[in-house]
Amino acid sequence: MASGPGQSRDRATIIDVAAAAGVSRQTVSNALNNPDRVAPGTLMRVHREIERLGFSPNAAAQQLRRRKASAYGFEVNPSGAGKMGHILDGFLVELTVAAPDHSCHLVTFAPNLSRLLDGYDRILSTGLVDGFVLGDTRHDDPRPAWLLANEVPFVTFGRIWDNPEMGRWVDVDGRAGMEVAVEHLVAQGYTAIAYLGWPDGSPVGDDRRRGWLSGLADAGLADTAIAEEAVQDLTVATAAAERLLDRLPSGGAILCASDLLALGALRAVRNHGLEPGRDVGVVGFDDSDVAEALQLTSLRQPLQDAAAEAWRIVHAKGTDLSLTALLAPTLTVRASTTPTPQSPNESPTQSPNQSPVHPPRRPPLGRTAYPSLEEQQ
Amino acid sequence: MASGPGQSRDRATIIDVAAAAGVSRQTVSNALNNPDRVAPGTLMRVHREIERLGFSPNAAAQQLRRRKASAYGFEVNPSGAGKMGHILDGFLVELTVAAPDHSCHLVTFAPNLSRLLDGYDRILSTGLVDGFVLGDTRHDDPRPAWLLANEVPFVTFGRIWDNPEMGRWVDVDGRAGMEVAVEHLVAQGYTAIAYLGWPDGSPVGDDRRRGWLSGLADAGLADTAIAEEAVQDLTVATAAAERLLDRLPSGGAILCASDLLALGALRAVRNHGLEPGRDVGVVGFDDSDVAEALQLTSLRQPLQDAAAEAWRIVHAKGTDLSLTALLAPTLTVRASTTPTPQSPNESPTQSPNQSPVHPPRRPPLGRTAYPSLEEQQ
DNA sequence: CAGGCTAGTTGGAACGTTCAAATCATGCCA
DNA sequence: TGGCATGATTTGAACGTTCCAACTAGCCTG
Repeated sequence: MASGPGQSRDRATIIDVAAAAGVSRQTVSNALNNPDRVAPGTLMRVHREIERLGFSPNAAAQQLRRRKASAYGFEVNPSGAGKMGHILDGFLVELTVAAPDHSCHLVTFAPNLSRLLDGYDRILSTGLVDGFVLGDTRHDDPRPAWLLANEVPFVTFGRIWDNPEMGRWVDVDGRAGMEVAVEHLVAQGYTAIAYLGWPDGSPVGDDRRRGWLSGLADAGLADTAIAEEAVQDLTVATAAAERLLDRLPSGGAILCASDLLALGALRAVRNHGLEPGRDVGVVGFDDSDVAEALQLTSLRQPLQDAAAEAWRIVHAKGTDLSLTALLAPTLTVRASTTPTPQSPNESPTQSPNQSPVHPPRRPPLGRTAYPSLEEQQ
Repeated sequence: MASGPGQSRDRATIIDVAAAAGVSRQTVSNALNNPDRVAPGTLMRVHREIERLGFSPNAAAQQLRRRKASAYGFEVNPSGAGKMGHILDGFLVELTVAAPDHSCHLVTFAPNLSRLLDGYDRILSTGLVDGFVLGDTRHDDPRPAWLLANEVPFVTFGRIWDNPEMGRWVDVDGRAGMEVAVEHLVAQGYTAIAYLGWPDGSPVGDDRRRGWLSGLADAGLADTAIAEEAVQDLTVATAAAERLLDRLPSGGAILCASDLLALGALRAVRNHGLEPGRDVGVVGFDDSDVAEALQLTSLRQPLQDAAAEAWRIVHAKGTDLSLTALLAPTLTVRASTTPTPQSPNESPTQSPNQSPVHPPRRPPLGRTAYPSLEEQQ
């Protein structure tokens, strides 16, 4: 217990480096922040000492002097974590991965449920963060307006449908994704493409439905348009899919607004004694773990790109409301839209800019720790 | 654009409060950090001014002076986020929710994959965090030893099986969970309880298997012990479950090491023309979203308790290696272990200390934003 | 009534960095 | 050679808080 816990081990400061390199502290600071102001020889000497002493500038001192935390808040919500297609977990990861490129970091916080903005105000007023990434948007969401009024930098993941004027969002183009899915289904030889979606009135659902319709029109299949509605519940979805199958001609496919609805469709198909893919195509949305497990073709949100765009927007100076990014999802093709049996390898159309560290087929389990343990033993 | 972005709006400082209350800055500091040293009347006056001016102490200044960030690093890994049963997402959320109780916060960071410890060293040497919560543990994990050697506070989620002496972990008692599951199955009237687990050699898998065996012994059913093995893959699991079903007497049940294996078991049961629950009981592990969707009885990890214990351990002074917490999972009972059909409402044995904000049945979708939109419209 | 003790309060200093302005060579041109 | 711009470097001050030691007034004790 030489030095006790905490950051007590006395780390080298900028002054130690300065003394070692025989310059003043400001020159060391300049060597790091404004290298062009420092003579080449000096620069080299300083950097050698920085290396030798293992110096890293103290974040708190920088924050204090610069009056800027270089940190952004990310609200995590207990109600959705780990749930099927809870895309936010992945978004948070990609934001974290990309954060060092913008020399900043993320601080998680939980919302104050009774007074929503309080949580934001508290973490902001301590100067712990400079702004926020809003991982979701609610109906009548008070946050964007509040943040704008207080000139707090932010970006939202998901369009602010309530108010089209409100920029500063990143979103995935569900409509374009659906069009790609229709195109794929047609190319695979399916001759009629039905739609299993959510009831009218949800902006995202309506957007996806429009994509289906325009995809059909582009393919000259507008006359095959039949659809059913279901809320996000497996039993309801299965029943709706059953009704759809009764009307769907042979050689048809079902395009679904979510992986859960697609799961219902898969069940209905099997209940009819049919084989997904061979007899009826099924496509889901979000490329969740379930989609992978059940060999369900699904649209994958380009989270890595979304994270990069989010950083770009949140860092933009001023309160420019025209900063938006609409990204196209990519289709992960699996057996559920492959009429002829094929080896179940990875999708050929998978996003090329996927994280390179993503192993091709790492079976996840109860806890990530253990698959790797098994595999290594 | 009066003041530009960032934390530029001039916030009240401790000196403003001091002036307003007619005391010195140190007295204001004492009022917040050592109220017992301040006279009651003064204390009230100071607090009134704090309230009136909306003062919050600047985090960076505190960190700098106290030489302590009150922040902990949490490594997020791109390879697992959002995957089935990727329990870490939920753990991160619960840690975040509990963080304010310990007046600290979490900073996420991504690992340096080539030189694992570099990422830890960097974030630590800037003083951005005081320690770490290791969300997973790998085989031959170098991190605990390194952190100990450097006297960095930490806690791991998951026992360090490689080295039983290495304390400072929180974990879920898979063995006890399995015993509870066996007890439940017996109570439901299942007369033989088979096991579908991972191949020998994974500590977690072996632990769960032992729980099954001791549960059987307690129930006097040791002679019914039959088991099959499968890696974490749906096709393999289904095949293994098929073999198991060939040997399983009528009125039996299958206890599985994971929800994915249980998913395979469900498929095998249906392939045999049987009905899960009514004909064959099936139990999974992790209570993932899939378990909920498929009405699969499953063991749920007590993440909220785990988070509380983790904070307790990481905050403990010194390098005491005896700090551990082993928590029992709870069983969420669904149709897959209910022989007689019943209304598909929530489990009666669900964890009582579940987050109160968790709505009883909020169907999550592609993005959390939109179900709420639908529901509200 | 000197001396000491306690509760309450205060001012100086420090945490480690960057901003802003000052200093100091150096070279160029008139 | 004096004046002046230029580049490189240094010094003083500040960011907002807490640690530490000092100070005061009041009260008790011998």
